[in-house]
Amino acid sequence: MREGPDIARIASLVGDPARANMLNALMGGTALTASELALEAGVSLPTASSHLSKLMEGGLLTLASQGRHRYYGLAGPQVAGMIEAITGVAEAVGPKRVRPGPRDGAMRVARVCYDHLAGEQAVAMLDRLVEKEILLRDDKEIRLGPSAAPHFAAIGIDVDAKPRRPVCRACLDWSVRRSHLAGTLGAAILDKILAEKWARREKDSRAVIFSPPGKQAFERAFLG
Amino acid sequence: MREGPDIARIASLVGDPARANMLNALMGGTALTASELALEAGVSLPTASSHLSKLMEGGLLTLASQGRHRYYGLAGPQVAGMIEAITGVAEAVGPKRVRPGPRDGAMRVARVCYDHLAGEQAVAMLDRLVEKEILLRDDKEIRLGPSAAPHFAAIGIDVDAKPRRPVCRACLDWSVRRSHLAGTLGAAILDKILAEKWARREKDSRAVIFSPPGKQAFERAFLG
DNA sequence: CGCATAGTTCGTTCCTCATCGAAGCATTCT
DNA sequence: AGAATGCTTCGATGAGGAACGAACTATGCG
Repeated sequence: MREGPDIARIASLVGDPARANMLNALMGGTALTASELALEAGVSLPTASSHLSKLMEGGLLTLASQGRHRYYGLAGPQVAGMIEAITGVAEAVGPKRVRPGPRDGAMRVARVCYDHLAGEQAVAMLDRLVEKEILLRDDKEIRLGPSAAPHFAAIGIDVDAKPRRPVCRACLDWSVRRSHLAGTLGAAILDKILAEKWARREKDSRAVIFSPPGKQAFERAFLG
Repeated sequence: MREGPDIARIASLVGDPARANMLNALMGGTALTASELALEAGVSLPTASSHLSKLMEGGLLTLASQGRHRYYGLAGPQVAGMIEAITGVAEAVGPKRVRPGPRDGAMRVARVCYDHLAGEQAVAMLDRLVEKEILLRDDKEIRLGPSAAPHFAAIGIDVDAKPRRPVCRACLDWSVRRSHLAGTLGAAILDKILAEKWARREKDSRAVIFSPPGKQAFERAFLG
């Protein structure tokens, strides 16, 4: 009967299918409007609105009003991490899908996780960066190595820019069960990938599809 | 509407207060009987039984029948990790408790996480073991260093024993947000701590309280 | 065998909460 | 101003599911 934090409250927020779909959609990292989320969840606008206010009250979402649009986004990396953890369990215990489906395959290879890249490619990238000692990880925390600034500057990423959020963070990958790179650097790299059009985002999905030349360019830049 | 794994299903299982209490109790690592869990959750036996079968069906629990007792336990480290992740969010967004309460303080310092030690002490221990290169971590994975076997053998822990489960694993700590040591080695160390009576388990809680001499002995053995 | 303990199953009651239509605000466009 | 869009609030409906008591099954003890 002793309870620390009210875990049931949070879990029940995620426990409704409509809300789970919304959160899942927001794992894409881009904030979405109420009507987009209603569509995503397959419910009417009033219903969605009700769900959204509950999620807000629960502290799982942030709201940015712009004119007559209201953009909802995940409250932070910790919430995203929780969703990934639940996804991992659901994946593990869930009924093995008969056929993995092409989109699932693509999701495994590369997908957006909140604001950075996840999946096999992202895990491989972090491995390689650590191996080349551009990044250092003693503990869970990842730090910049001495050669990090010039290395990323050459690709057009400024690692000295923003002090607000940690530059590097490890984020556990549900498909591979190993870490990939989050933090502002992780976000900047995803921006770079999309800006250079090395890859495109699958419509209405978190999957990230690399074009053949884009994949080569990515590997040259980060795995080379 | 596209869903990968059914995250709502899993989350809603945790989303009921009675079930959440049960899972929380099982985070202590020891398997419990149905009646103990009923007491823990504050519900009647039939109600508890119903919840337990739902958790079983959802794949979150394992069952070991021994005579007329049925011992329920968490299905695995991944489930435990998910609970910790949800706890972390609940902790972060939850109404800031007016006073942290002594037990919460103790929980921060040292507690049981499934089958190993968590909390500030556990995080410090892992840091120190890595620093002394008794353990090595390149990636998320932790490996034994060359001096690991003799070092642990001197304390009475055989690291070569059991091949079933990974010897070392990193587990994210909700109170400190950094990793502590899980896996068979983590479990063996907790066993050692309790066997040597360096610390005792707080009744009906996950908190682990070190005695002053016990704390010294622990630090000599693992932080020295 | 008979009795006690441990758990599950059944049936009923009750209440929460998800859902939507209609109406109400707010903002932008013309 | 008036019309159109984006979203929230209100009210009514309905279904799912959490709860318990009573009856049933299974194991252990004498």
